[in-house]
Amino acid sequence: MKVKRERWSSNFSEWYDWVLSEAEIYDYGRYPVKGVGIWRPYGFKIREKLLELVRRELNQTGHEEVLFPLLIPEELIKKETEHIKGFENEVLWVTKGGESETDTRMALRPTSEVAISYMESLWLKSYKQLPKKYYQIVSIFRYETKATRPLIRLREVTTFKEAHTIHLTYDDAERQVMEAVEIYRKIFDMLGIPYIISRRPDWDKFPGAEYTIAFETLMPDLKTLQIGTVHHLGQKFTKALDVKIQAEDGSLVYPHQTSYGLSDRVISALISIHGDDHGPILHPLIAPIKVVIIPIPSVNNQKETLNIIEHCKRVKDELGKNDVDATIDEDTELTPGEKFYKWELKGVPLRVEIGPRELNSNTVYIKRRDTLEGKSIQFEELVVEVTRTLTEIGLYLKERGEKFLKEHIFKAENLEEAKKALNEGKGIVEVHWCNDNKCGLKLEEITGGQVKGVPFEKREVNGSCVVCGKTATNILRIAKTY
RNA sequence: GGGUCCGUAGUCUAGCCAGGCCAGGAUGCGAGGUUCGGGUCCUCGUGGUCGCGGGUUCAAAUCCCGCCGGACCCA
Repeated sequence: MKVKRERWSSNFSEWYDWVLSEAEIYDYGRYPVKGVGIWRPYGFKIREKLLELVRRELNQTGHEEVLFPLLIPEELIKKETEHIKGFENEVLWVTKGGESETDTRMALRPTSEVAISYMESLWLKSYKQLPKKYYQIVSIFRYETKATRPLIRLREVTTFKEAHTIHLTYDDAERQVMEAVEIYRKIFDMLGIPYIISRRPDWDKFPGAEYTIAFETLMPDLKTLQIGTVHHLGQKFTKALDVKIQAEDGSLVYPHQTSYGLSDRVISALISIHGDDHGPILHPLIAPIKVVIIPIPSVNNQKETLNIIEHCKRVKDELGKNDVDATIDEDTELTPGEKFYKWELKGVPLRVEIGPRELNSNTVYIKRRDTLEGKSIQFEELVVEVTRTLTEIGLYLKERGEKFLKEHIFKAENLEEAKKALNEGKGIVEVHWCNDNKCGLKLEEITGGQVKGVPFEKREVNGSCVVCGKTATNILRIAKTY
């Protein structure tokens, strides 16, 4: 029995809302404020698992967690003009305390570069203190005016994992950009989320940044979703906020910074990419429940049914002792069939079924959520088999995800082809480009897609720009985008 | 930035264009029975400020205006 991916792919928008709501992950659209949602207990646990993983990776690479205030005073946020211009229309302001005006207007942070730079100007005096790598996990606010989507386009992004680093030289900051890209690669690889990495075009980089590197994945409806960004900030913020460091030769210099972040979108990607018509398939690394045990009651034999429950408990304990989170669905109202659907919708990666057959042969029946393949194993093999199967599920999801992305990258030779590919939903389109911004913008205009940038990895280029026909120096990616 | 559509019970939805009957159904929930290895079936019961505010009318879920919220399309 193989689950279809029809609804998942052809009616993704509906599928996505259905999963978040029915699997009790995230309640969206009912709380009476636009663009905000509620993490329900099950979703909160998924989020927590992801945060553990991200924290571990950041801590291991020398990042230190901090927590900055939510409020940024107007004078501060206005110090970097290019930056504030980029956010101007999206900043939420706190202007009143009770009925009276506050003495200074305060922004709900849209991001924390200026706040952190300001404090760095007080903390950091010597080159000996550099580099520094901070991060925090916080809510950020943007007053989105267009259509909001749960976990994808929000007014409150609840799980922004933003890192901010500071370095003596441009090159050391650039080295940090590379490290950040590697960290994010590792995180997405672990979670089996497929991605492409692009250097954003100048007109679409982070406001105030020298350049921006972005991670993108492809959703089931073939729209790209930006799931991580890394910015080289150069000296923009250190100059604007007067962060000066004494160098080895005694001179005062402005250090260089980077910032990089992951948002709630990682979770939306995780849920969406590993899904099928029965719901999401949670990657074993972030599944709050790795194994659900479904007792199959005996027909007309109360005592045997009790023994079956006992057998279930032995299985749960045995798994628990080996660090595999398992739960038994002891509900007596639902039939086993209903429970199968319910837990598939919750995305639990592995199911154990225990009925009279298993009880009497001292076996357990295990069934994978991803392929719905099942098999009977001896009780003694339980831990080994379950652990191995969970690993296999992770690998399967990753492979399937990568295949899906690879199949939806289309190389177009000319404008017509590019436009057609985009409108026929082929996914991400790559074209030859002369490196002139004008041609990039024109490409957007003609094809109706959005330029995502040039591949981060060096590519051999052999062709001519699809817009102006001059010799191409690079590849440009274009796609329909969230 | 421009446009289109939608909001009815916890959830989904019919009714709206063409105003008038107790706002109909499905699902969920509760009780009882039957079943339980892929959504069993039956009976009974429960559930509604028709998004909010105003207007037109003898009469508004239905028509008009404003607001709030949600979805989609185009640039």
